[in-house]
Amino acid sequence: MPSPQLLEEYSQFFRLLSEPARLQLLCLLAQGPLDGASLIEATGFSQSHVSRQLGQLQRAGLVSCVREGVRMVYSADNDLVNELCALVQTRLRQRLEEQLKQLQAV
Amino acid sequence: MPSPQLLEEYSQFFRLLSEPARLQLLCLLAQGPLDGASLIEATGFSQSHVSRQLGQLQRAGLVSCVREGVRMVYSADNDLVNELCALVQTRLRQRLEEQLKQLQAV
DNA sequence: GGCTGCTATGAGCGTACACGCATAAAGGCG
DNA sequence: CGCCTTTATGCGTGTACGCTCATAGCAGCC
Repeated sequence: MPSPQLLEEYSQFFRLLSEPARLQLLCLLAQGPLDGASLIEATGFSQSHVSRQLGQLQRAGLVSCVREGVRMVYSADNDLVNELCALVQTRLRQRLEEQLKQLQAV
Repeated sequence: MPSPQLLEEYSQFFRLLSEPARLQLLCLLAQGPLDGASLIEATGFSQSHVSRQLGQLQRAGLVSCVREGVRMVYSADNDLVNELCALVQTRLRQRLEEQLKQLQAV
């Protein structure tokens, strides 16, 4: 049982992933570095929105960035998110299989 | 890169864990089944709040419950949450170590 | 210096949701 | 059947935050 402070940190971390926009940005960056314009085009979000979400991800250490002239190139510096998504995917599959079994049992 | 629908499902899942109250309930139940009164006492939340959070966790398939007379006994039926927390813990430790290194470098 | 393109941020709005209060539903016991 | 205990839910409220618009900061180019 984690301490209350740790619980708070965990939940804050999960909160970052709880927004489709942020998760999408992370998944995009997990495939390789991209600059702001590419992220805006890929997601269809406004510039300010993308910038804000990237800011939050950076403060959490999930995304890093370097200047390239006037552009900024963002990158997700590890594959933690992929592992997390894989775990969740496994779980979702299990759950669907259970539902399927129940349906067939009737 | 997951599809938009999958991203939505992932984020909904993470959203469940993004609330300290729910995460706490999950961690408590990960150690063994408990009834409502125990959860209320352990967390200090109101009865209605605990019931609501448990409802959400049940609908997501993270918590199951059985009647025991007038009581309900809830249980988290797997250790997915433990794995997730372990991953995040590892990540947080890495991050703190990096910050420590940067501090020592100055 | 001014001008252009890219990014970050203050202000505001709308919505989603956590949380409590009160109450209804459901089961056990006389 | 009434009465009590435990759980679930409708309602209201406060707050946090996603999202946009406008604007300020910043780097390169003339």
